[in-house]
Amino acid sequence: MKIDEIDKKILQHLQKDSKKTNKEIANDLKLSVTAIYERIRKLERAGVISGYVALINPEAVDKGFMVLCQIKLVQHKKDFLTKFEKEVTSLPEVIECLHVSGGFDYMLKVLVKDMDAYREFLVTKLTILDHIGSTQSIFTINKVKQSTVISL
Amino acid sequence: MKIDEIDKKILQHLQKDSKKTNKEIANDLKLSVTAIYERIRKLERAGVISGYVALINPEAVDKGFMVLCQIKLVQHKKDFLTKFEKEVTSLPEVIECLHVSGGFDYMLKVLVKDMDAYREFLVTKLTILDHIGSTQSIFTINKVKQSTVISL
DNA sequence: TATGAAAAGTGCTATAT
DNA sequence: ATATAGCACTTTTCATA
Repeated sequence: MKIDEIDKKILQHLQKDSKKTNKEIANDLKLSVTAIYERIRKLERAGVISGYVALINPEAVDKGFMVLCQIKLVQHKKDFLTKFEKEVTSLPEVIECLHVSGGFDYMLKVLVKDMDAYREFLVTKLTILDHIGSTQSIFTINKVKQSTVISL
Repeated sequence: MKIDEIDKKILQHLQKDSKKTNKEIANDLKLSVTAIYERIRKLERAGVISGYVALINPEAVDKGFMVLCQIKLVQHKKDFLTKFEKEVTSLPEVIECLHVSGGFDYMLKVLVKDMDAYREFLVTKLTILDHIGSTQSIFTINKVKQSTVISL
């Protein structure tokens, strides 16, 4: 769909805080509530807005230890990739899995409590998967910036 | 704060869909609407819930090209790190910046329209920053899994 | 802590321009 | 495409156990 400047401003509002009311957004953009309402509905139906979620503080729920895990597969046939992707997707500790270019095949983002929990995850859940060649773990020292906001 | 099983279930609901009403959650958990309401308020005030956001489809807003950029600094004195972190944080294309262990210092997640836009970003915004030693770009072939949901 | 009922505010629909 | 108005629903507050 075509997104104009008003749509962009609405998206900026909702990306920052989806609890903002139509009224507040309408006031800010000097439009009526229904105009805002209809535009948001359109953005939702077009799939521009894919959902509304609560973000939670990882530390508060004992998942403050973030590890990036680079994975090489032993083979690269399509069904190998597909099977690996299916299995890794089902692991709740893996909140992100990207198929990437470069010296390895996949980059995983893993959230666990601490190093012990990561070791446990690696040994009992990840390296037991079929077709895994090698893994390399990169530990997060500090989350300098983490945002869900896409600039428009 | 202490989080019990009911809180966890509430968080699971809200992480999936923050538009779910207190009534729906109350019905599911067989509690009153006010009980749910008060628990959510507590989770918000304690900072367990850090916010509510709308997620948008990157492709729909011409930001479908995701690049991971590994960065080495030339020096690692504290003020060098701090200055780099401050500058890189202000770039809207960078939605994530992690200080990491391993063969490089920082891992950036960059969202742009396409390869041309990335080249432009790299040349005009990133590599002009002070103290940058080297950069290595990893291109995303496929976003196999991308979630904001932390398993509890 | 949890409940139920009442008050205030928001979202949604229809109608109109 | 935007605005106004009325109804339904949700959130929020309060009294109570």
